[in-house]
Amino acid sequence: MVTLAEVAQHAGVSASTVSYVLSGKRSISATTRERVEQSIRQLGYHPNAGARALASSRSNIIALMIPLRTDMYVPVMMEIAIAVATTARTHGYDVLLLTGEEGPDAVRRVSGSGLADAMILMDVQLDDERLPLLRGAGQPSVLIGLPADTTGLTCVDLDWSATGALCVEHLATFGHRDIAVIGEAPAVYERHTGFAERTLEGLRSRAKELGLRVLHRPCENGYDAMAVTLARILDERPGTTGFVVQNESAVEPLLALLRQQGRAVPEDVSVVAICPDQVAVQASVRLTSVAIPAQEMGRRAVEYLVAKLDGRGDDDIVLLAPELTVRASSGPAPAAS
Amino acid sequence: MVTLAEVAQHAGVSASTVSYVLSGKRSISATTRERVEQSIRQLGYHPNAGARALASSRSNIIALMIPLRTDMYVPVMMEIAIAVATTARTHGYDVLLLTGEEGPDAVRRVSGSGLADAMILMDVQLDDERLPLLRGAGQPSVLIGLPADTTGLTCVDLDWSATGALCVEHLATFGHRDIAVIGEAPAVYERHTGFAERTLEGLRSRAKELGLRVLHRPCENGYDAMAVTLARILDERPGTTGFVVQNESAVEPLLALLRQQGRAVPEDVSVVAICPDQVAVQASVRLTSVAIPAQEMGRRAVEYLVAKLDGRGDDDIVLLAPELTVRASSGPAPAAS
DNA sequence: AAACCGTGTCGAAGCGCTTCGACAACCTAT
DNA sequence: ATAGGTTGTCGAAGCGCTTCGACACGGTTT
Repeated sequence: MVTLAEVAQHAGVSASTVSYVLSGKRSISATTRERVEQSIRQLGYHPNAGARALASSRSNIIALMIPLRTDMYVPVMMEIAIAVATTARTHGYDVLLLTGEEGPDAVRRVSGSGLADAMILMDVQLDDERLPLLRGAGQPSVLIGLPADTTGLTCVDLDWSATGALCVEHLATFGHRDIAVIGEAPAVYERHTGFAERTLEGLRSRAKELGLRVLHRPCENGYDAMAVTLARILDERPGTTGFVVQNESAVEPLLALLRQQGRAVPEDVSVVAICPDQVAVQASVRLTSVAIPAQEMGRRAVEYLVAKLDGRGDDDIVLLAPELTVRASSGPAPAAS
Repeated sequence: MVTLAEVAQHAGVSASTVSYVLSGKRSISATTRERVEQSIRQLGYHPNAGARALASSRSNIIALMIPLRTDMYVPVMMEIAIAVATTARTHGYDVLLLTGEEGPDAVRRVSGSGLADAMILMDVQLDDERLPLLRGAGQPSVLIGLPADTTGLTCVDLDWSATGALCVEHLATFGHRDIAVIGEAPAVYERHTGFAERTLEGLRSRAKELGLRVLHRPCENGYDAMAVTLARILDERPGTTGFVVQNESAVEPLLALLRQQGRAVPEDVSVVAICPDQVAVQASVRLTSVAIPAQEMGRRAVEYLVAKLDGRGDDDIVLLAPELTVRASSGPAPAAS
């Protein structure tokens, strides 16, 4: 393993000079810099991460805590994770992957050991037990998600409440009066995941203003669960003509079932999905949808974190405005029969 | 930040004693150990990762390189990543997330800087450019996937060749003679991803032995691409009654299209999927499938790596035997018309 | 009673880097 | 010519830990 000292010797300068060439924290003459850089290349030198972390108390690592559960939005989580990793690299950081499993202990462990300089938390619950550890001056952190109390926190999230409202507005514009919301699995609501509850709340309050009726049903993944859920909905509200789907893996089953029952999309019923664009365009009917900007969220989270670590940037709540794209799954409500 | 020295002082022992309590590398009397452990708890001590890495030249970090592309098997990748992270923790390791983007440079960087003690590589191509760096005594590593030349490497993978063979055998048993294989996106084949090519090769050679005809078509994700692909297949081989699908996101579109064309599954055509069990049971027809044991692969990879790091364990190729589960999507071929 | 051994503890060195203060060399302003 | 300021480089301290050799102590063995 090549060390700083060896590079210094090879270049005929002192170790500190090499260090300054690397960090740029003091001015170095062009000729010296040149010489040092050449030695670095020739010897294939890579600074030792541990030594660097010890001396500078900076690990250049960002911890990313992803949910262990895979009962929702797997591709979204994946996309966020990849965006985080990619963006972090452009700022000179690496990413440590933590699962939600360890919970608050992971936060303690990582911040206590200086393993990471900062953390990004996903799958934040409204009243998340990890939050007290992050508030105030502890570990610099950014949440992807929005807890109930955001004091002292930085959050990046889609504006789910506005997303819900947007979906229902779109359906209202087309004259739909009876709306069914097909949600995530019950477990997602039970653990008070912010995005699910907020979407519903935004949707309901806008629906009320617009005088629409809303029926919400959580739905497990899979075709069979969707079949049962749909049957119940149509039983309870036979006049339902608008569907809002917030559950990626329910989309295709829903479309198949509607087709099977002779309900044409979008002639008889309209469907608005809340999902990544990729899913919307690959479905059997190109879906009118509100996009989940996973990459954007991951990227922003890292950028806020890097700003904090550089001493710029403040606590802040960033809610991305939802965008609805009209595709082939929504249209005017059929004339009342 | 609490340091070792502070713990030592608090417990009235020397720093080295505390270190030995922590590592268990020398015997410590029960009373001393007790006292030290209590001080650790009281002070909330966490060893500093950088210092530890520097002194011991061990970071206790495993790097996991995941593909940047998301054109295939996203849930599988995710599941593997989570299994790796979880298993690593049970052995006292953390996981560093690298994207394939940096390619061989990432390998050099990580091993050169001592950031990680070992690496796990996913999405290995048959002739992967990262391999030369891993061969021999360099960085301890495990591949999830099987390159063309495995000398000096440790690999964990599903036996894809046997998987292909198994699919075709199952269809043969039911009397199907004309088999269509719906594969991953063309890009996956173009970059010579081992699993795709091996599956095909295993399937073809077994088909030949059994006297079956095979038509293979790569397929982009999404409904429209599947529609085009299916039309071409049925045009070229109208007598096709057996389908093998190795592309998660093509499964549901295929079923929908078959239904739409009045071809009943499994009465008229049989479908065998290669996908995680979860996908198979959630599809609109419960799918006969060969499972992709994602968790198992992630877990095994970590365990092999840990064994290597502990000085146990050798280079080895582990091919997991495929298991086919018969569900509702396959049955006897219809009598020839 | 001497020589010996195992057990438990300590002190000190050192891992490879960053960073601070010192200072030589040169340049500009007096 | 001299004081004052820059600029570029160096030496040394120290980050918090691991680990090696040393050694004190009590228990065996001769």
